[in-house]
Amino acid sequence: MNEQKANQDTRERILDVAERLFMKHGYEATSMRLITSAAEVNLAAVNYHFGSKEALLCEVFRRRLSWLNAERLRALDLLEAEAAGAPLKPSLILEAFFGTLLRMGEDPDLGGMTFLRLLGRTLTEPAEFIRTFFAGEYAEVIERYKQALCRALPDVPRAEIVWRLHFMLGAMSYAIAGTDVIQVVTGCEVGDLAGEGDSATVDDRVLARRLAERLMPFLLGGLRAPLPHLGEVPRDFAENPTTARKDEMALAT
Amino acid sequence: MNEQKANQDTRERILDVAERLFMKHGYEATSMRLITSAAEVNLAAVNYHFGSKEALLCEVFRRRLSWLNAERLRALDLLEAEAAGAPLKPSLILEAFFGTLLRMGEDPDLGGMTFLRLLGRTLTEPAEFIRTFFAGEYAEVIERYKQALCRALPDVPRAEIVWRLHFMLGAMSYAIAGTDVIQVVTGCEVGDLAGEGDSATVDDRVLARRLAERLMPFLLGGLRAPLPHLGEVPRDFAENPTTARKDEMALAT
DNA sequence: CTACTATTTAAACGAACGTTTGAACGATTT
DNA sequence: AAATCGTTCAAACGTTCGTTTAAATAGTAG
Repeated sequence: MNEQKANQDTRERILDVAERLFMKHGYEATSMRLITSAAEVNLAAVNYHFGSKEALLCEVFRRRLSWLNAERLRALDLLEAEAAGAPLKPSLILEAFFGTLLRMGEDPDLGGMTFLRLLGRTLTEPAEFIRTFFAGEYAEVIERYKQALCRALPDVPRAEIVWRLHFMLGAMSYAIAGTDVIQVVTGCEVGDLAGEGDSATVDDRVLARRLAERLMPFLLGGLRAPLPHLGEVPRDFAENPTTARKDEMALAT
Repeated sequence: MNEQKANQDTRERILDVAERLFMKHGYEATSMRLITSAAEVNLAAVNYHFGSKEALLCEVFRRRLSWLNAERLRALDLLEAEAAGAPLKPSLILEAFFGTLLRMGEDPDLGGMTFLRLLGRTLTEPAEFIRTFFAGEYAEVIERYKQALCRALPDVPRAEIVWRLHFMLGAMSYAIAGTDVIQVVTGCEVGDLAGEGDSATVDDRVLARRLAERLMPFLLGGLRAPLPHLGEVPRDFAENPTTARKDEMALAT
């Protein structure tokens, strides 16, 4: 028992510490020695348990994202079952997608705001192995929610919905990252920046709640904003068949 | 002539290359040797001309941001002069703030989409020297626009405007970063990812235009969304009559 | 030409990086 | 008791990092 428990402890202690340090310093700026010394394990433990530093980062995310995206799919399944074939209200779709994530920020067992901040900061990392990993983790859930939004907003062109899903993800990602210049300029008026205080878990729960309360109306307002009137219509984006082809491609999968 | 031109060439060649490589790989993952070899200058040239790697990154941004934020202030001054004391329309404020930036993406002389992508990816960097630098560069322009928005939306609590400015900045930052999982999942449906193709400058102009056309309505819709009804009223946002102002909020422009 | 300043150059600095190694450890099984 | 397995450990691997140095190379002015 002690043997297996010790293994679990080492693995999870590394994951917890890595999650926090990757959030605080970023992936590249966080050394293996910093992680292992903070986790009080041997330097070789990471390579033994995870294989490499890259694999460690992926495992840090897999631990949270597999649960998150499964929960998102479950929530969407539930909504669609209740709707019995009818299109869903956009607000319910956004609540299922963004609310599920934001609620993780209130639960330290699910990573809390530490994970949310890490996610927001890592989503814009240009490293290819990270992008490839995220693409795989998000493929199904993005496709499902895109379809749901298209059904919910039948009068909005599919390409426009993709753009707005893009913008909504950005507003959320940036907000949870918590590195905003506004926060720095205004002295953390919105909420505490990523700190290392001991009472951070308590404040984080309040912050996560407030963030969700403010963000959801904003996202819904943006999603349902009037469609843009396109100035000079680009030649490859008029009502020509190429756009329809792209849309069908997005519909597939 | 050759002498001064050579100096200018070295400095600017380093800045141009650094801008592109920092965008492509991120700050930490871009080594001095990668920069100097790509710029065809000696390894010591960066430390000679800029002092350090950190100072180089700051100079890469200062070159663009000083122009951008000065232009933003000039645009706001112009709007306020025209209004002659009356509150500005939110759409004009957003156009001045975000439109000025997005138009840089169409002009390669101002950095083009390369700089926009770099900016979007760096705004979520946790390194303190970056955050401090951005705070200084943005302090004045953020304060001015915040005041303008507060005057434009007198019925909206100031804290709520700060939140939404925060969200708008996030949607834009993430969109220009161009590392979105949606793009990866859907095969770059929205726009080309950060590539290194030779014809990137032409496509980038189209991309910047489209991005602006789609983003501005989204931001405006989010800014003017109905105020949230707060679940359990936080202590610093209680007893406010703002929940009754949902309709006015949506009506304002 | 000479003296001076600015820039470029090759070479090296010490430090830190991610990873690997082979022995040692501890508990379970044979 | 001996063997086996999963895990931990100290130590070292070779590489790369940002930075520094001092000599060499212009270009300008006296």
